[in-house]
Amino acid sequence: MQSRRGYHQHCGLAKALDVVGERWTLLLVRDLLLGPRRYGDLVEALPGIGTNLLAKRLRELEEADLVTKVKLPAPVSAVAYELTAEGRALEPALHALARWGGLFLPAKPKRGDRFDLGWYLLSLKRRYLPGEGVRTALAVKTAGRVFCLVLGERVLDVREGDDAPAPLTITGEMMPIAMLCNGRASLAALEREGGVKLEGARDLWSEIFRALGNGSETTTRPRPRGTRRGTS
Amino acid sequence: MQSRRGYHQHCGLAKALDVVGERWTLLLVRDLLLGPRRYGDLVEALPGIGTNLLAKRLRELEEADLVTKVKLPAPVSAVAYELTAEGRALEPALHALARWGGLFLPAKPKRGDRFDLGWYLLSLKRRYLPGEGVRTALAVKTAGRVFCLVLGERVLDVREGDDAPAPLTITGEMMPIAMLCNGRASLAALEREGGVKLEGARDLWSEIFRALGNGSETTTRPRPRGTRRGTS
DNA sequence: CGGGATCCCAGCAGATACTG
DNA sequence: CAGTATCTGCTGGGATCCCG
Repeated sequence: MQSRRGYHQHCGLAKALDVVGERWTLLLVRDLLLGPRRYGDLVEALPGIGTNLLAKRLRELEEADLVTKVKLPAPVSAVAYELTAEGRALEPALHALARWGGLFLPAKPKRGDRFDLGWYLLSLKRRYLPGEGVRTALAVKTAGRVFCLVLGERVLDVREGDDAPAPLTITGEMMPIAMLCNGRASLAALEREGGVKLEGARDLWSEIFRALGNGSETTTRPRPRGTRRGTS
Repeated sequence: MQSRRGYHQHCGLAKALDVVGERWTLLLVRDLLLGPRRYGDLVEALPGIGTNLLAKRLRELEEADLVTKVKLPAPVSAVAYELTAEGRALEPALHALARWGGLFLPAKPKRGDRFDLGWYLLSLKRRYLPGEGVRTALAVKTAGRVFCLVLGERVLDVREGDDAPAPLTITGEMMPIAMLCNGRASLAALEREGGVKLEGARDLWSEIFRALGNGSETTTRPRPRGTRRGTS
């Protein structure tokens, strides 16, 4: 029988792949990092997965205690899937893989490749340069969706659908916003022609732009995997 | 055509999984991190892979320029597979995944799980605590194999079959050596009854033992971010 | 003998249709 | 909306065979 085909190796990597190594699983975790998601959201966010396979993966993730079902609160009385602490603990590994995969990523999406702003905003988390006392927030609105970036003392928090108040709001289409955040397009040009709007405390933008660590990933950092201790 | 089923997403993680997301691939990379390997070595190191699939994966890795064929030098005139720089660049991601998977790893191999000392020694790389001017080396001999750990200024280098001179040599079976390195067994006890032998500059051991970072991985970095909202 | 290729079959993945 | 049922084709596992 040999149920649930696994590697049967006493090795952390093999065990990780036993749990999250199958097709679609890590992409599912990636999308759940933005916050709780409903089944339909996930179907739409993962084109090609097929509804049966999504259900199977969610079941497996639930059994592995990486995901739990939660009831969404007031307006939408539906269930959603949310990462547990163990699931969120995968985030460093996802960032490491994404950083490596980014080496193969063209500047613009190839025709046929889907692009989602949420994926891009997640990638900013690993480029974040805190700076002293930044601690502000940015709301990003695009295609009927809302993202919230909280620039914390140490980490950048990115959520979707989380309507936290933000002093600065950016509105526009997905690609122009991404190009703006990573410095491949200038704010002035996009405001003029690209359909990007800033509302609120615009003077915050230059500091936020810096903190999002533009282009700092071309050079591999000397300490890629933070062994930081001694939290002052 | 839609050849070579991929995710078709403009996302670093998805691209990474397009390249190395299929079954056995990352385990193959892991084993190649110890140095060039011949086909037969890999077949033996990855029980269950099946010769055809190994050949296919190696071909794919070659096409992706993560692996190259090299000719082994003098004594054995055979070909081997070696990671390219791009392939080695996967190492941080493997360590991050392995660290996460290590949370699911029991203290001792479950019956039926294979254990390889090379996998364990690789895991030491992410626990390494350089200390000032350690810069020595340790040879590990077990079951007819030789590993060499070079304790560098910043990183620990681990290779198999690389006969660099080392002032200290440890000989014994795989599990006792692993237990010794991670502090779950004492040197005195293992020398007395466990079949572990130290030869050379034994006084180096205490410093090496410290640098291998015993038990320093229980504390993952504290990232609270538990702000649950909306349950009003 | 190392380094694969070939064949076969079980199980997984993909797409669509259907149901509470 | 949130899945389940079903069908089909493809991938992966295992054994055997081949070729230098």
